[in-house]
Order: sequence, then structure tokens, then C-alpha cells
Amino acid sequence: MDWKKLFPQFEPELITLIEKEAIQKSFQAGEVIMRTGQYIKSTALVLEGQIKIYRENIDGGEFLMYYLGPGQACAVSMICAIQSKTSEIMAKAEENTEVLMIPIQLMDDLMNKYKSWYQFVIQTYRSRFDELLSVVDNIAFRNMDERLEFYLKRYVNKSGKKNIELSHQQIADDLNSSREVISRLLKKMEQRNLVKLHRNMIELTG
Amino acid sequence: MDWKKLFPQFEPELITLIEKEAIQKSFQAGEVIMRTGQYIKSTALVLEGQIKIYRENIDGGEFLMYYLGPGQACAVSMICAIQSKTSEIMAKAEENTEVLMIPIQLMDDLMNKYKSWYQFVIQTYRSRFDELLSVVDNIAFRNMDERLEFYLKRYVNKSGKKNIELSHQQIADDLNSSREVISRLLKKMEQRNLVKLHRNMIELTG
DNA sequence: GAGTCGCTGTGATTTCTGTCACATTATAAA
DNA sequence: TTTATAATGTGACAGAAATCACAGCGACTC
Repeated sequence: MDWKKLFPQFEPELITLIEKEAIQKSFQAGEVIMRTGQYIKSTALVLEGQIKIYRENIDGGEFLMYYLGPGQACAVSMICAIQSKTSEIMAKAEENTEVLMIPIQLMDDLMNKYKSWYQFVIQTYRSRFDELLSVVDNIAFRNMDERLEFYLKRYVNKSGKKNIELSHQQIADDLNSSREVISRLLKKMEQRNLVKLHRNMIELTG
Repeated sequence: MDWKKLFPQFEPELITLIEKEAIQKSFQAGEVIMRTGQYIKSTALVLEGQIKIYRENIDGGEFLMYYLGPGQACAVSMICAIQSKTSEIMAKAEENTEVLMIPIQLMDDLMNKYKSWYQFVIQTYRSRFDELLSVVDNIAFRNMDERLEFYLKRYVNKSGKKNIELSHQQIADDLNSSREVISRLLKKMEQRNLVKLHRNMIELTG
């Protein structure tokens, strides 16, 4: 696949270098890519699919932070790679996913030599930081009904699909809530004509 | 004051350059340094005092994210400065505060020329990111009693003072809770001999 | 000392969310 | 078709936290 189209801002030399040094890797849907406490040896550029970045709870809850899609990179892996520190978060392939792994040894070099890479890294930091901020906003200031609406809209935006193929249980996990609460709130949304409920699928109509 | 001791990792040339180009600024306790939507023209290094970084609620709540103390820098201002974007957060001087303002025009240059600056920026990103993560952890997974304990301990750690000179109302604002709830939880903590309560002051004994 | 104002304590009530229990329905497997 | 399994619907209840109401209490002013 022609990954260059996903990163049009990269200058030709940078692309050549990445093509030479980076390794393409595939992950199956559901596969855990990075776990808490793990050392990170490379930075990942997403080419295809969706990666879920989440925080694991003591009792196994998977609290969703954000998704990474094609053309995006993992800010945490960048930071950790440069400092060779362990990660504090979990990453899992939501769908079958293709990523380009860039070894840490390259990072400093890329930062110094390629303006477009430097800009990309800064842009990545900012985007992830902003996303974390909006996560904080949501859980600090909003009730579950509003958080659910936000969640569904974000899912549709990110995936591009109009239909959300998730069970109520999966949604509850992502929001650190319980299945019954989500079911009830979804029913209320259906009564307000915002969604249509099906088995394993929610249709956003609003 | 000799600010260089706060940044021992900076190489001599970098220090000279900063001394030449940066502007020292003072803020009174309570003064707002940066507000949501404001354009940022410089990055701030904290020399003295404490800066509170928070998110403002619609109804005026000031949800605390973290504090910046001497030797630290504002990651948001770095990111925003480089991209000349607006800030998404608020910053306020908790105490009388001295900061060193580094104009954005310098940022790219510093990043390219000085390894120690580059490392410092990366380090700053990582620390703030981690702090945001722990904020998310707290509000997502913990009840108010645990969050309050965490809050009080962090306050003591950051300020160095054993006595927390805040009213219950101020604490409630920082945690996006209400005064009564905080009062009650503090009473319970007092019964467990974790704190002693006074007027406008809480003594941490645990 | 009287009055004022801000801080703290506490009960009563309500809302939101989580939990338990169980019924119902849809889909796949046998 | 029958059966098994997972997903969903719903009532009842429990607990955390927000809100309302009001009572003391300390500090400061006049």
C-alpha cells in the first residue's frame, strides 16, 4: 500500500529514509500492541485500521482515552522512545491494523534533520494532549448521558461508519460504566429519536 | 535570583542566549496568566512560586489539572507557541510567581541547536502527559474520598508546607465537587486521624 | 460589646449511577 | 426445529454525591 499519501507533509528524503529503516507490521483485531509497564523500542505510524489507546483499571476495566487512525502516530511511544521509559497506557488493535515501526535510534536524527518530522511530532503531541483534555472535560463535568453521546459521535467520526457495531457491554467498558446503565441511556436516546437500536449495532440518526 | 541552578542541565551557551533574549516577569498571587482561547506568544519557565493549571467549567468551576513549580515549564505553552495556536486551558499564579518568558521566535532555534533544550522539552511533554493521565485515572476510577486524599498529599508535596491553607470551598472547586461534600469527607478523615482541621487550614498528620 | 461576614458542621432530600435479579429476544449451533 | 448462548430490557434497591436549609463559630469592624 502507498503509505506516503497518508503523510503528504513529509519531505522526499525523509520518506526514503523511513522506507529504508522502518519495519511494517500487522496486528489482528483485538491484539494488544502495547501494555502498561512495557519498554518501547519504536514509534508507530498508523497506516490502516484503528488503534485503541486506553487505561487499564485494577478490575480489568478498559477506559478509553482515544483512537489512532491512519496518518496518526502514538505520542506516548514517541515520548517513551526518546527517553526509553516504560509506557503508562495500553494500546490494542480495534480492527486489523497496519503500522510502520520506526526504531528509537532514528528518532533523534529525524528530529534534527527533517523539519517536517519535527513539525509532525509537535503536531502529534498537541493533538493527543488536546484529546486527553477533552477526556478530562467529559468525565469531570458531564453526566453519563452526555458522555455516551460524545462517545457515539466520536466513534462515527473516527470509523467513518454510520453504524456502531458494538455491544452495550463494550461501550460500558470503554466508559467505565455498567451494561445496564448504558442500555437504559440508549433506550432514552432512542425515544428522543437520536439512535435506532439493533443487536450488536447502533444506528446514529440524529 | 540565580535561576541557572534550577536548570542545571542547560549548557552554558543556551543559558547565555536565554539570558539575552528572555524576559523575566512577576505575577501576583491570584493573577491569571493565561486563559482559554488566548494566543500564546511565549513559553514560560517557572523560577519561583506555583502556577495552577486548570480547566474552566461553564459555571465557573476551576478544575485543577496540576501545578507547575520552580524548574518546570508549561507544556501547553510550548506546543501552542510552536504552532501559534490558542490555549485550551487556564493558568493562574497560586502564590507570587516569577517566570522567564521565552519568545516563540526562539523556540525552533533552541530546539535545533541545543540538545539540552530539546531534552528538556521532551521531558516536559512527558511529565505533563503523565500528570494528565493520573488526573484521568483519579476521576475515572476513584471516589471523592480517595481523590481528596490524593489532592491533599499532592498539595503538601508541591508546596513543601505541612499545612494546607485552603478553605473547604476552594478544595471543592479544584475537585469540581461541593463544599458540603468536602467538609464531610474531611471530618471523616479527621476521625481516622489523618488530618486535623482548623479554620482555613488543614494539618496533614497521616 | 454588638454586629457583620465568611467558614464550617450537619440533617434531610434528591439525583445519578451501580448492582442484583430475572425476563425476553436474537443469533448461531446442533 | 430445538437448544444453547450472548445480547438486551427492566424493576428494585443501594450508595455516592449534589443540593437545600440552617445553625454555630471565629475573626474582624465599628
